Amino acid sequence: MLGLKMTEQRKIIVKVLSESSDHPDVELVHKRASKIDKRIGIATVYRTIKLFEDNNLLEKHEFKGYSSRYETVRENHHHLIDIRSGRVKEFRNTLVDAMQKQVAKEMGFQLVDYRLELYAIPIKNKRSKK
Amino acid sequence: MLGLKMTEQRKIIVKVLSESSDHPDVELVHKRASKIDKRIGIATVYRTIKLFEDNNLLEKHEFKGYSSRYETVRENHHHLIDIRSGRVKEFRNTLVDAMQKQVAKEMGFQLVDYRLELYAIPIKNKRSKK
DNA sequence: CTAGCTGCAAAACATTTGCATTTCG
DNA sequence: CGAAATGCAAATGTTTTGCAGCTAG
Repeated sequence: MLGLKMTEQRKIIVKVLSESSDHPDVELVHKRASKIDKRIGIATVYRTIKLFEDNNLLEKHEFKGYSSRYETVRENHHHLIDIRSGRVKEFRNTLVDAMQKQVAKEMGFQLVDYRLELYAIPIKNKRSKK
Repeated sequence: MLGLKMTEQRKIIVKVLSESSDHPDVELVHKRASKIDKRIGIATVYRTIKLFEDNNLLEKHEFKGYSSRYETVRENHHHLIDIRSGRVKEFRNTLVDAMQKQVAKEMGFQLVDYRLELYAIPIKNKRSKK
């Protein structure tokens, strides 16, 4: 479309990303891509991911204590990070969404984006697997 | 107290931090400290800030697009970042606070900490300076 | 054919660390 | 005096970039 070439490397990176639901970082994407084709340089992964990010295909997350992690852009949602394992759960809360917009407005600002992340530990709890 | 020495450098860094309400990053703290005494290495600023952070005297913020910024620990509040200027405003919303705890609980987690940041642009608005 | 990509290695940042020296208590 | 702290420079970890060669369209 924009003079973008569908190279072998990009195909592989797209495949890896679309099959990863665990918010991998660049290194992990590179590792997974390499498993498919050994000849992928990490610089290419960085460049491709940045490219996707700039085109709003990927979202970048910088969780406290981790290197930048990515996920394909989807409907608006937030993250709960299990600080024991680094695993990420997603949730949504439209009421909170609305509130933020209002808070900004009251301060004389127009909300462009917002970040909401919960850092938590699992409740050792038994049967209440929800 | 903990075998901590009150060195000349630390005194200066404390002074700079206590007089800064703009969430400066390490480089800026170093710059301000240097203005008071030329002989402060940036490594010392890093070490001192890390030290304060570990002792819960300073809070570290990693706003999108900025290097780590700090502020002295105070009552719980959140940040609205003016993405035009990098300036930070603070606000509080206990209702949202309570909500997050509840969200985590419903997902089977105990909330340890959470991050809420609004990225916004000022409304060019006139007289409603609030 | 050639603009756009790639790999590699070097550069760029931000932050940390080893070490010899200085300083607080 | 001796543990702790400092400055400097080198080492890290992560991400970016210059460049010569490689490919998709």
